[in-house]
Amino acid sequence: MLSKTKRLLFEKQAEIAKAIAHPYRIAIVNFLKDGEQCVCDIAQHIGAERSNVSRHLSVMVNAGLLEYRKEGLKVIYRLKCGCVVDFFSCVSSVLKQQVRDNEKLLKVL
Amino acid sequence: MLSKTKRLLFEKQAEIAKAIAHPYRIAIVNFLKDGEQCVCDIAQHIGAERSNVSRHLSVMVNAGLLEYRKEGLKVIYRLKCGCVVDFFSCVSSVLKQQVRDNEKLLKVL
DNA sequence: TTATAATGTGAGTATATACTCACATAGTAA
DNA sequence: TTACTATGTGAGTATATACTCACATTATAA
Repeated sequence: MLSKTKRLLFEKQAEIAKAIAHPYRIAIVNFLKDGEQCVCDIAQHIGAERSNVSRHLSVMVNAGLLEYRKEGLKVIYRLKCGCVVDFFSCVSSVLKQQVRDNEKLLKVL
Repeated sequence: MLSKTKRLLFEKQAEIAKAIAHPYRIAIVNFLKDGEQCVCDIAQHIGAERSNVSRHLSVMVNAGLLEYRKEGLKVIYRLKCGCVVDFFSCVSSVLKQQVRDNEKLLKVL
């Protein structure tokens, strides 16, 4: 059986994973990899409502993935941790495997 | 603006991230890192209903994270990709940063 | 001051996810 | 055959998440 500490750790980890687990949020992370951006430009880039983007951003800030600074009217967000790359390397491996599996299937047909 | 291809990619990536983003599922992945296990033992280990565990497992199979084989009555699940480690190295970095931030806060008080 | 722009948030709704219980299925063993 | 075990799944409910609209706030510029 799992210890209380382990349970707590897994809950924390799940929170962080959830904070990445949305197409828009992944798009945002990818956009911010190239440098900080304001809400306005992020919304324009991913093609979503500004109020919606604002909420997605706050989810990621709460999870510790992003941080921001204010500059006049604008609020500028940036990645807090370059480590997100590791996350994508994991996800990409899974995707590549899926492609390989599909190829196998095709050959059998 | 994002291309259609990018959008599709981010959706796929989000699906995989979602498949990890649950405390039980993270617990399962950690358990399976040490070797394959049947549903029964997984449920016992994480301390959850078997029917619930069964659903979590199928979520991960559909996402391409796990695979299984049948052995008599038992269905035995295993990680399909060791790459999940990369995912945890990302999540751990974020968690460590959170701890560091909290320490800074404490010092100011 | 007034007008404008960028952002965040309350409230309502829609949708998705998690969970439980009861039952169906399939393999095993007597 | 009958009884038992491991697993998966339908159906109902509870909860969480995402989205939109309207509005509040704050900074800037006229």
